[in-house]
Amino acid sequence: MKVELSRLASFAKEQGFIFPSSEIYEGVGGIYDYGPLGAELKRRIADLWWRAMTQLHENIVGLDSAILMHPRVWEASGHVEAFHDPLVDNKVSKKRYRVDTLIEDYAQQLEERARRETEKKLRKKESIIPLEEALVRHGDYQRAQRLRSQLNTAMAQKDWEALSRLLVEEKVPCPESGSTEWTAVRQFHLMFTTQLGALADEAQDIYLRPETAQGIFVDFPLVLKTARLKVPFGIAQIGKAFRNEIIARQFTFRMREFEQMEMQFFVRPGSEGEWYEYWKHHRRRWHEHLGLHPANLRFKDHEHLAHYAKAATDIEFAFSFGFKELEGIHSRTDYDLSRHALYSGKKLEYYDETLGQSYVPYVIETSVGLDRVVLAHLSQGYTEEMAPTAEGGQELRTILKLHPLLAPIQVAVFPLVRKEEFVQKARLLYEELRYHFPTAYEEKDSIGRRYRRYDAKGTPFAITVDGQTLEDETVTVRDRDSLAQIRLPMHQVRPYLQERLDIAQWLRTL
RNA sequence: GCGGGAGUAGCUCAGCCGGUAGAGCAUCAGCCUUCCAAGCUGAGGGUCGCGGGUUCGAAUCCCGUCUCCCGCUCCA
Repeated sequence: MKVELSRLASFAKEQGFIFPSSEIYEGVGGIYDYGPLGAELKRRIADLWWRAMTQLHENIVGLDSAILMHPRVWEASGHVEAFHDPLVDNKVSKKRYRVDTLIEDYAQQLEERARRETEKKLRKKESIIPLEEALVRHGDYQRAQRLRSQLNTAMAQKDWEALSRLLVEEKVPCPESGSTEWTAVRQFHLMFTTQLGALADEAQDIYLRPETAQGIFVDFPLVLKTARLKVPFGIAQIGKAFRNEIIARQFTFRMREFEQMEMQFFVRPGSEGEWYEYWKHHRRRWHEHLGLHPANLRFKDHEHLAHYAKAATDIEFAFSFGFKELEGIHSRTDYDLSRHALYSGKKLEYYDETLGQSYVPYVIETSVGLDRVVLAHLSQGYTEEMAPTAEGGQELRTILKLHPLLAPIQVAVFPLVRKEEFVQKARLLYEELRYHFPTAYEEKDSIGRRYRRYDAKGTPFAITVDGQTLEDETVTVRDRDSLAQIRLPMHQVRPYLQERLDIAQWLRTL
């Protein structure tokens, strides 16, 4: 039973995990804010990723590069070229095409047809007129030429209206449906632009990065030099990225402003295969050990590889709307570093002492969407189940079953009832525990209500001070998922919790 | 982008044969309460998504628009 996205969104809003951005102004599509609990959850996930990468691998270092970078970076990376294309949708087939390739392909078809027909005709007539000469008189050939010249003119002038007219006037059909009903041609900019420089007339267009990876590639020589690294080594970075998605959908799954956790691992050419396998499995293990169920995860190898990639796989999670990408692991060859070497004119090579030669390292990339990991944990953790009531009946209980290390509030301390002696003891315990764990104290409402309230926040441990505490200094520790309680001496509570909320121990399992 | 559904209190929703808004939960104050969303008293909180139209009067009828959700489509 998968929780519906709409239910999850309202739960996340109600509990303070995720809010729609600028809600009092009607919101902004595809942008969300993290509330008090969401901010905690998100930073815990980020922290465990950071530790798993940098702390656990002596050859991986961190980086925090700026969102704004030199515009040439995005020319080198291919983003400028790849994402400024005019697009059009066919109304019948619902397919979306790049207008230039659509028209070019159609022109090509027309020309081929004209050529075939003309050849046939000439052969039949046993004519001695040269093919090229006869061809120019063929209507389809003329149309093809006309299409091309108008396409080139419109593209050069970025005149999308002219392209729209061209599609209609020349009745360019959809390759899929044959339909000639098109939406207006529109240019989509994947990248957000802003201006560098305070004075408008001196300002230069600059992009908000669409991925954090390029900061790593661009800083490659500086990191290499200052961190005294030897191949193989990695650079890890967590940061915001921005994509002007045409349609932002599925809650926080596809956002226009989002956070990536990327690690680029630089290896000797020829060894990329084994490192690709290593990172594939290491990264999947990380997700599993944070509590994502193996059955909810799968690898999905890319069938069509990007031009720079040698191999690529996604780690997918079973969201309510299907298995979707959480993380990509890509074998990117030396494409990025070579491109930046070309565009910058700088050498981006590594001198390998053991080989006695220089080379451009190959790169294995692990790139995970932090927001998607948050969403995965909320999706999987959100649970509604029947629980016993005080009267002996059954009632629906809402629990957020997060891994204890991810819980925004890890411990809650309650006096069983709001009685001065209980309150004093409970406050004492709270004051001690807060130095070690994110801890909450609550005395309002009945104990049952308080338990349920913290179940919904994902708090794994609830400590209660009761009558017996006054006699023998013991308290109860309640487990969120099983509802089971154990009784511990007060002074043992901290070590008990520390054992269960120990990051070092968790890291050892990776 | 297309099709369907929905926007009323923080959340879930009722009210919609037109007469200027209600419930439960949540929040706050207090009482009561010895282990799983108990009870009582009181309080705060709403431009009924937005704009326009019809009307003496619109949450309710009409038009437009925005946003969200679901499906399809798209996604370096």
